[in-house]
Amino acid sequence: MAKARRYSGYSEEAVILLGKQIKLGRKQRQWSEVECAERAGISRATLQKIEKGNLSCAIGLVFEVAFLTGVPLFQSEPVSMGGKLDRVEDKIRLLPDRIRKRHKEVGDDF
Amino acid sequence: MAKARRYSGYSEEAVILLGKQIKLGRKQRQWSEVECAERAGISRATLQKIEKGNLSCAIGLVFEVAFLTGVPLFQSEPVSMGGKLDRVEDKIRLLPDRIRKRHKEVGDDF
DNA sequence: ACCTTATGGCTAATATAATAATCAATCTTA
DNA sequence: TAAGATTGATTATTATATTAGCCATAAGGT
Repeated sequence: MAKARRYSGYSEEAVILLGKQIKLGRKQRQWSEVECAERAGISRATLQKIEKGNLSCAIGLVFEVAFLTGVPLFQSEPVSMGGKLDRVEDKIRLLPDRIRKRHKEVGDDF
Repeated sequence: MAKARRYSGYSEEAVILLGKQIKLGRKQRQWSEVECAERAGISRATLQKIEKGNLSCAIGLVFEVAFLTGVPLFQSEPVSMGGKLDRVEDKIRLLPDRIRKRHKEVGDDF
């Protein structure tokens, strides 16, 4: 392992929140990791890092997935990040842990 | 050169806007590129890419600089990105193109 | 006008992100 | 309960981000 670089808690929280919101948006769209990664043109491994809040992912890839999953970027109020994080986690908990591809098309493309 | 990957205009605009806001914040603090890069613990070359809106910079580095320069992350309304961009550019134009380090301390640290 | 310094651009190195592939565990549907 | 699919995690390989250093240009202070 190499020397891990230091980040502020602010950056860490922001990226983690973003990743959680992406995960939530993906699940709300009922996209599996594979399907979401294909739509974004990235690998499943990278999508997993993004949803986990990995700080070294390319910002373009992260924003691209955020866009596809309907996560709005930027936040006028830099406060209350913790509260938002809790609410997102709550919503994730209400959805199934795994998502299966629907056999009959329901027209969720576009 | 390798095959450049495709990004949505949304992602491109978002990263560019973020970079411009960072540049504005840096100038408002009267930090040169070198000083800002040192504070963030990154190279000047990377800071330049960030301020230019390079999509392949690590999101953690971008957020770190955004934090240091006082740029709020996330935006509740995904609209009006173009208007925001114009306003930021206007503000940049009002400031000097180059910033020289003050010889006498004026206590802007912290 | 001069002198110092910030900025923009480029290069080569090296550090590391992104990928594809695989495996085990577990959840959902039938 | 069985079958099939999703998720989580790890690996080796390839692609590329990050860095340090340099140069030329131009801007600001004196």
